[in-house]
Amino acid sequence: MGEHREQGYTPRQRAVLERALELLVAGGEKAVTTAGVARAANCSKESLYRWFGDRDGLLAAMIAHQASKVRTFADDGEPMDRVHFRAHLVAFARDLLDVLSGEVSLALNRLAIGQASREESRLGRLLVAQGRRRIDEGAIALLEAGRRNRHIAYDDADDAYRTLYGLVVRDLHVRMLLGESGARRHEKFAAMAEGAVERFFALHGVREKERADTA
Amino acid sequence: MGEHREQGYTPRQRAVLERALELLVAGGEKAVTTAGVARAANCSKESLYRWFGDRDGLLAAMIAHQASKVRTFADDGEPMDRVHFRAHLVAFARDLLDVLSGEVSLALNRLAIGQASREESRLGRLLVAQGRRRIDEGAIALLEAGRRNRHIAYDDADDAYRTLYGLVVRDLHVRMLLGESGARRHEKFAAMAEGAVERFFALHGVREKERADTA
DNA sequence: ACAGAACCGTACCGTACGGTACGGATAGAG
DNA sequence: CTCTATCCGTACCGTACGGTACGGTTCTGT
Repeated sequence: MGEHREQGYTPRQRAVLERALELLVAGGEKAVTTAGVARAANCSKESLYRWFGDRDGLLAAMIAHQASKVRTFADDGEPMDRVHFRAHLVAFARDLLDVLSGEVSLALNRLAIGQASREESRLGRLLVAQGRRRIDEGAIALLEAGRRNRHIAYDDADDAYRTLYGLVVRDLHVRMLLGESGARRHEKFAAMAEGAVERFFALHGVREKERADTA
Repeated sequence: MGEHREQGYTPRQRAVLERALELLVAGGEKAVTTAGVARAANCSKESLYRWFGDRDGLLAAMIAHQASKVRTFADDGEPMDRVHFRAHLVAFARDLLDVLSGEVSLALNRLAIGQASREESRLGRLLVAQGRRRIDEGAIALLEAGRRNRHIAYDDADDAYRTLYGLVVRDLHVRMLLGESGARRHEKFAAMAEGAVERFFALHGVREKERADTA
């Protein structure tokens, strides 16, 4: 068969998932009906069921498909001066805010949260595992690099990362999930990222003289 | 009419809302059917529609009903020493974690988030306005009292509060909403509250000598 | 005691959706 | 050219739910 699938799904199937995501963003979970997706994507319901099993399989496929678009920090082991490390942190904070405030991200998180009550939250675990986990690991790698270069200090990397996350996101994610329009002030994200990193250094930063002492 | 309504709803109606909340906690939004609520509460669907208008009205009433059970810090204007202020902060942090991790709270937040896509997120705004807002105001009053007594310092009370919130909650709320079972480690909340307040003082605390200087 | 309102339980209606089946079109394999 | 597999479009089925109607019962105010 000549179908060249890049990520587990054929191009045709990915196109269908894209249309399904558009429906989800526009109208929430209830807008993602099998008939609606088939009509929007110009495919038959029969094909949907052959490709994704059932409606839940389709929803899971939408999450898996979207999760295959996350970039992350790669630790190259090279030394990094304080200015660059700080810039990396600010960039991470800004990226995080951008990702969390994205329409598709919000729609998928709403979907997974809405399903969390029943069926032991399959979609929630899928979303965390495929989306969030990779972001977390990239950020922790960044923190480890910062500690190795004596820019910051902490005992528990995971704990430090969660503190950074809290300082950056605060209650913004939930407010956006709840639909509070004022929360998505995209133009304020840069200042928010700066402030968060500033506070993070106040908690975990190593002063230059101390850095020399412990080096 | 002899019906003594305490909070906008008669006792009978509140009992019905309680049963509806149980259904919501047990099975999510889809479990809250008009027939199901009527059966569980031993009332007729006709009464449900007379009391709450339609299904959305019932959901809104559930939120309003639940929101009428929030205690908050009341600022009495009296001086407060540092130990007591710190204890108040830790108690607030612990209360916040307890509230957010409560089954009913999680279920209602999931409900409001699930509806946030369509109908301009009525329930979301209702939940924020009736539930969260009061918690926020109580906490900000507490912070103001702490600043008045020179225990902490900040420029923007709202900004300082959001920092505190982020340090306390981090990404815990969203993880719980997604159904991550490991997130609801109830027994760790005390330590988390302590740590968060510790960090908050590191950012906004006023040292005793500085306190004397500026007094 | 009586009238009227509120209420319960059940039955009923229309609709929308998940899932299946089928006929016809298309395209690649031999 | 023919056979076969995939696919589209539509029609179809069963169910579940939101909302309404109605008869019978209990409660309330006078």
